[in-house]
Amino acid sequence: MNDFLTEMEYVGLTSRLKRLSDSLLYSTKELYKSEGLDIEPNWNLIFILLQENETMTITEISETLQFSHPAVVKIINKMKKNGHIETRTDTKDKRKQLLTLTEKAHKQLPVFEKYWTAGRKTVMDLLADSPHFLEEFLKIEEKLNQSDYKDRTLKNLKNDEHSN
Amino acid sequence: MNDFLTEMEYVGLTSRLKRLSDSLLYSTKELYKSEGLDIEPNWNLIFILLQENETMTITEISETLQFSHPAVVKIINKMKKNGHIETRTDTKDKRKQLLTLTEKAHKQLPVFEKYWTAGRKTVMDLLADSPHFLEEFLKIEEKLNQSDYKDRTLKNLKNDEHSN
DNA sequence: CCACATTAAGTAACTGGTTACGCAAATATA
DNA sequence: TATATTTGCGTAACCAGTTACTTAATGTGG
Repeated sequence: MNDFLTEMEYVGLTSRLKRLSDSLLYSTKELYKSEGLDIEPNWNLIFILLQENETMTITEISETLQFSHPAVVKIINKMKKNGHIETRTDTKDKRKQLLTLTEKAHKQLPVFEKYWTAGRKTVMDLLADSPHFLEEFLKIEEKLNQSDYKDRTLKNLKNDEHSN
Repeated sequence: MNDFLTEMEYVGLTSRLKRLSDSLLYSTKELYKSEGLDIEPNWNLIFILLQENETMTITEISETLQFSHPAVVKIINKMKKNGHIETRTDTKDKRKQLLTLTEKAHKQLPVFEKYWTAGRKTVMDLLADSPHFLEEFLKIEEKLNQSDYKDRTLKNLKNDEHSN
């Protein structure tokens, strides 16, 4: 294979994460497009959430997914335009938009689910020879949750200065 | 922690990869900004390549990093604007732009390197409790290199149909 | 030697994220 | 009860990537 970023070890990892994440994203979009499906990556998550909960608000979804709320707004707007989601204003709290799946969405779900199941299978296959991956990936996320890349790096810098 | 995407297991992984990759990216940018450094994420890779090779072309870099060539064009344009890179046209092949580090770049390198070393340390720390991570991550990349997400998922779909 | 194919690099339009800001509604406080 | 704070969500501007297209230079086969 002989990949430069891999040879860089720790230095190349963040770029490899981006590269992998992008490649999955674009490949998923291409899949849906080539199959003529009117959905996009991440929509499966919204579908799952709105099946579980009937109605949710933008803020609830953004907290659940740990995405910024403008990101969720964008996704939801697209899903509304495609007729998969409808909104109504909460009568008790007029700031809140209550989101629900439309009839159309429920009708199309079985078809979508075939693709999502196949995609899930793909990820399983990709991870088949990597039995520690999910567990170790979680550890990294948890570490970064406690102290992010910037803070950790600044601390390393300071320690390094002191040791001179 | 109780993270929805984590609970989704295989289904949530691609979004978690994006989330992690983004968080590292933005945190790195913030680090450079807060320290008043006039560099951006990924530039370290270009610096390393141009120290090793003296001159390279856009295409060579994009092949080495496995980024699309427009991505490299954008990075290089920024580095040129910041005075870190200069270009001259190859006399043998006037399509090629030969890239080299400027005097200014060489002068600032030692400062940058302090930060890059600290960042490398951060990644090492993040991976400290995940001894199989790099190895298993590579396996995933290699699998996707042989057949991408779309093709694998389409194949899974077909198999599934046949088994019914 | 000329027509055609390939290659290098630049540009445009788009994508899914982000932060920063603003506004209106709800809540807390003096 | 009036005022200050917080909350929900929408919008703008940005960011680092992508694909698709263009142009110019080079390489190649009849």
